[in-house]
Amino acid sequence: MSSKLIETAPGRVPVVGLLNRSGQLMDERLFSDLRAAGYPELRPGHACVFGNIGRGGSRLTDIAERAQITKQAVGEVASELERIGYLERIPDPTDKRAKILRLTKRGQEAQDAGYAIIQRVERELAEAYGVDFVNALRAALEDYTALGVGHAVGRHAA
Amino acid sequence: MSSKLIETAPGRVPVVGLLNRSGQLMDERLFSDLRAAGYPELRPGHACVFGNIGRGGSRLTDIAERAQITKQAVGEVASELERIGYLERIPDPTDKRAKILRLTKRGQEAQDAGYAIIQRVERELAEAYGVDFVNALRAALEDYTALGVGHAVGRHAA
DNA sequence: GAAGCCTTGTAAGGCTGCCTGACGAACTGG
DNA sequence: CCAGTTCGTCAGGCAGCCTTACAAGGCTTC
Repeated sequence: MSSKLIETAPGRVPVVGLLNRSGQLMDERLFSDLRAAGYPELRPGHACVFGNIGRGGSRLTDIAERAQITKQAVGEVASELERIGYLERIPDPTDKRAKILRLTKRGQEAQDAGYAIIQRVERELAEAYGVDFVNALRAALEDYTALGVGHAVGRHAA
Repeated sequence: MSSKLIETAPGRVPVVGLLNRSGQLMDERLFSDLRAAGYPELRPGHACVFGNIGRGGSRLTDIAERAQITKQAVGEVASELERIGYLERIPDPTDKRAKILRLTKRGQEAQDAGYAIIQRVERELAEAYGVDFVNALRAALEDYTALGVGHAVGRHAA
């Protein structure tokens, strides 16, 4: 979405648009800070890997499933992260088809930096809107997204 | 973003990821319902017009500015909406360069249907999480996005 | 242990949703 | 009337995702 000023009723800006825009703003903040912290090559598209890879590495398939995108999409991101030195593909000893994606040292540093920025941003949110509100927000959105993935809030109509 | 399960601290799923995912889910819900309501051609990309066009029509430039995207992007969407009968371009009598984009009858019906769906979704949110919470959410996000657009929460670093 | 089916990752190609650059036509101020 | 600006468009490009198709390897069953 991209709605900004339109109101469905007096004083009511659609929550959809607000969610999307604020998410986008926070993304920009995150990657802007990440650039400033010395990771200028990282783009939002890389987040599906950084956000869904396990400590000791994960299979591409697992990352794809957690990120809810296709294996091909993850594979492309992984190849680029590999190319720029953030990730390595090591063969899975237990399955010769599979490769384990694992962050390199630089990759882990970037991930840590990302989480540090996220925590800073969330502290700012807590200062601005109250800790309780932010916690309630997180809880509500966790619930909503969990519902959406699982037994449907209203999608899955197609 | 696309984070789903990762936590920055025990029990803390990043708000960024939650915002983005819930926005996406609500988008899907919206356009799924819109399809079901008889507007199958409408895609999320069209929202920048539907969400930022005035009652009597608006100039492409104004829509672009409100949606915070380029005129070219809006122009493309407008052309498609025109082609499928949701929009018309009428010459601006006060400026021969400009054209006023105005929803056709069908376009307005679609817009109304969209807002009806949004209201329904928000009613559901209010039932699930409480009216007060939804209002607080809207207020906070309005504030956050307004800050982001105007005097910067943290972006504009690039 | 071979046949048939499922999974893992990849290759190829396509679409959407944006962007930048360049432009002609029209408006505006001096 | 001329310079500079603004309106919309054309052309081209790129990111981020998808679908289809496939080879290589694993799993089951007899």
